[in-house]
Amino acid sequence: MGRGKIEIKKIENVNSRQVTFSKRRAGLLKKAKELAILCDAEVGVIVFSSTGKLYEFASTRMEQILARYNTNPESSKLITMENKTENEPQPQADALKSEIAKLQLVQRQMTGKELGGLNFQELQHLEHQLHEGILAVKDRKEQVLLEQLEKSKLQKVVLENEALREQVEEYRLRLYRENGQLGRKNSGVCSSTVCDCRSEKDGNSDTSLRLGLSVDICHKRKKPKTESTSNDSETLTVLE
Amino acid sequence: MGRGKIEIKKIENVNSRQVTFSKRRAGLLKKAKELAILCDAEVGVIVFSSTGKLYEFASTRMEQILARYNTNPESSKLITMENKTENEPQPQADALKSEIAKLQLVQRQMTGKELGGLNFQELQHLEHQLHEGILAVKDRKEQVLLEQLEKSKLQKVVLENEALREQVEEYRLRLYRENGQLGRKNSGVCSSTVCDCRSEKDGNSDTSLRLGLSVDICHKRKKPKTESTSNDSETLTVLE
DNA sequence: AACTATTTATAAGA
DNA sequence: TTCTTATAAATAGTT
Repeated sequence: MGRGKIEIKKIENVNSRQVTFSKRRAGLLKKAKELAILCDAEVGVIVFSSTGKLYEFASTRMEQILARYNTNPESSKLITMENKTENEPQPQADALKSEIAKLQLVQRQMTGKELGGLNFQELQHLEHQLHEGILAVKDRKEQVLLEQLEKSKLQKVVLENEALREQVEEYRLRLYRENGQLGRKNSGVCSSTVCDCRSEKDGNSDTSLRLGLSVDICHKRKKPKTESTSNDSETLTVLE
Repeated sequence: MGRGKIEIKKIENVNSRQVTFSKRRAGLLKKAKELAILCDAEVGVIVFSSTGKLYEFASTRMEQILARYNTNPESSKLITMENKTENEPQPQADALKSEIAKLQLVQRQMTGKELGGLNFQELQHLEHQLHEGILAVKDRKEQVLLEQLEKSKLQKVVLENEALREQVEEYRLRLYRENGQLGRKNSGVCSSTVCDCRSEKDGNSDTSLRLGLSVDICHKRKKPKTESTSNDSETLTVLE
């Protein structure tokens, strides 16, 4: 469907392959979505470009789809449960190992090692990535400092508050001693004011702390969106 | 694409939904296959009909695709390996998975994601690490470019060499024709001279060539000049 | 299942 | 990359 008919075989020209990939990938994902909607089907599509970049579509959570797939007897999964444990040299383990090796290589490259295998364009991309990383880290650093500052400010205020309160109490007592009942009026006003402060904020040394934490949490969760759908896995990843 | 346009929403008529599902499912899987072949991509498609039947396409082993997906830091989900039935939960696989999860986390952090769990000092360290990485990448980029330059320079010189040799031969022949035996002596000298010249100076045109290249380099480097502060990346990026 | 009239997707080119 | 356009493909509704 284009200016000319094409044969379905690997496109050798790298550039036009890339262009075709973009177009057809978009088309595929669109079709997948339409199928899911029109026919009320559960659809998952995973695409890795020849350069390794991942694209995906999932009509519901991909995890759910994969889980359903893995437990489906019709799935093309060949490995049956008859593993004699020792016999099978688990292909899964092999896959995992090679994945680890890949990740480790990337990591080494990100720290400037083993760059020999990369061409100029790839190096350029890597540099860009690192640069982005640095910017994000700087932002985060700033945020951390601001939070700390805010916290220490609050603490100061709270401490000051305590001191003032003691002072007030002291004065109140002194007045009470010196003037007997007269001090009452003053003390009443003061006391109530102080109390208000406390009730709102006394839970406060605690509240302030909680506020700080909340902010923190918000940041951590920014990425893993906050949908009603319970999602433990995402939370778990933050672990470590 | 049919007799009429349709809205993309669930088809209520069960029968036509079933028909459409069959047609579009076939279309989707075909498209997936074409994408994989044309663009040398790794593609996996999983479809569950509304009645629960499974259909799939995988350009390579589905397991492999899912494993790759599960270990991809870009994937929308994180580490959820297929649980091989309720069999032995291989301890080795678990260890590998957690290793992968760790690597993925580090990788995400190095690209500026999920920095929430790091304190200031750790952020500082990360920034430093990234900085080191960038420097190394810049170095490598420069080296790659220099190598390329050297290569192209050599090629040019070699080509020019050819041209010169032809020229010499031409002159030699002409002299030979005009002066008879006399040309011979010259030719001998010339020939040897040519070699010497090249390495020294007759290479007039040769020298100019080299100068030309040097100048070229200068030009390329001049543009980004701006400040004295060395910044190789900018210089280099102009190339290629 | 087949058959078309149409809509979509997309190959090529700008 | 994005847009445009001619043409190939997919497919909605029909037979």
